[in-house]
Amino acid sequence: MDITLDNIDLQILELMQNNARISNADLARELNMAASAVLERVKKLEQKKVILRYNAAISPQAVNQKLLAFIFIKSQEGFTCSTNTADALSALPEVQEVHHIAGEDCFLVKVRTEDSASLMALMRNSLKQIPGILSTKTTIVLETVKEQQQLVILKK
Amino acid sequence: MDITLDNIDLQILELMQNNARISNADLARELNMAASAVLERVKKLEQKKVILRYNAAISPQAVNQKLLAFIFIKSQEGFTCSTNTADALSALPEVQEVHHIAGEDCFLVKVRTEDSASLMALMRNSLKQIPGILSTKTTIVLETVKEQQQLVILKK
DNA sequence: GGTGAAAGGAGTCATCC
DNA sequence: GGATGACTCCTTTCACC
Repeated sequence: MDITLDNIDLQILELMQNNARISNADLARELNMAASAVLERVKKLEQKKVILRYNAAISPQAVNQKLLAFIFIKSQEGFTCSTNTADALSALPEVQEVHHIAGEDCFLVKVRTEDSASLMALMRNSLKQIPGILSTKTTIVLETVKEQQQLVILKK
Repeated sequence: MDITLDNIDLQILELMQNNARISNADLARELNMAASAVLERVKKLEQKKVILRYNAAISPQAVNQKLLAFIFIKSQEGFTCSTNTADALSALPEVQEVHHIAGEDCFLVKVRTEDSASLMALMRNSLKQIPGILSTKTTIVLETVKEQQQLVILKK
């Protein structure tokens, strides 16, 4: 399935990435199109996995997830990092991101927990049981100034 | 305004963080409540900034944002990092995250660009013009295995 | 791909509990 | 806080272009 996007698609993406709960009727009005045509485009964007999901961004503090950390993880396989290690890390709900990175460290993992005690518990219990992990280097976030996942959408 | 959340609120958050486009009527059915009561709770969660926004997660590849990098930035102010530097970094649309971190580096920044050439352009043009930046250390992401912002919501 | 009509469903609000 | 009912508007499908 090809994923060629025209400017109307890009406009839809721009509107929805900033307000996923916009009504289809409002989308149609913004684009000066019939609601049915817009609905079909949105469905196709979902099918083509251009739109991956719709999320409500929740304040981590409000649900008591006060600690954010980035952990650099060296894994046994060296440069050709283990898929198994990555999958085991990804399976943890506290782990929001797992990136395979260039350089001497193998993975960069973003983790959110209640507090430093629960981060320690996670590292002692869950992390230490994943085979192939050689070492970890943890960076604690003191304050988050910006956090969003909106992409720069370049029109054609 | 207090932000005490009961289990119904937490259920709403859990449902909406995985599907921000769920209809209010469907939410009400899941919770066995009247639609009007659920609507009022959702509005309060928005007012109280427990729900920060609703996002459509877009595939970065689909909109040609193929490069992801994390940049560690040391700023002049040392441990009491400059708010100005953080704000200048946050103002860049390619910058998705700005975290003030513990340790010798001052900020950790998550950046998405089209390719390595546009990352270099960003660093040469935008970054180098921000006063107070002493040095940068860039980590390029080769592959992203997991990327989500869903939080672990602990029921009471 | 897009339009427009039509039916069923959802959003919203005043009112009552 | 939550439920009900009523009105309006939206969603979704389908025939047609």
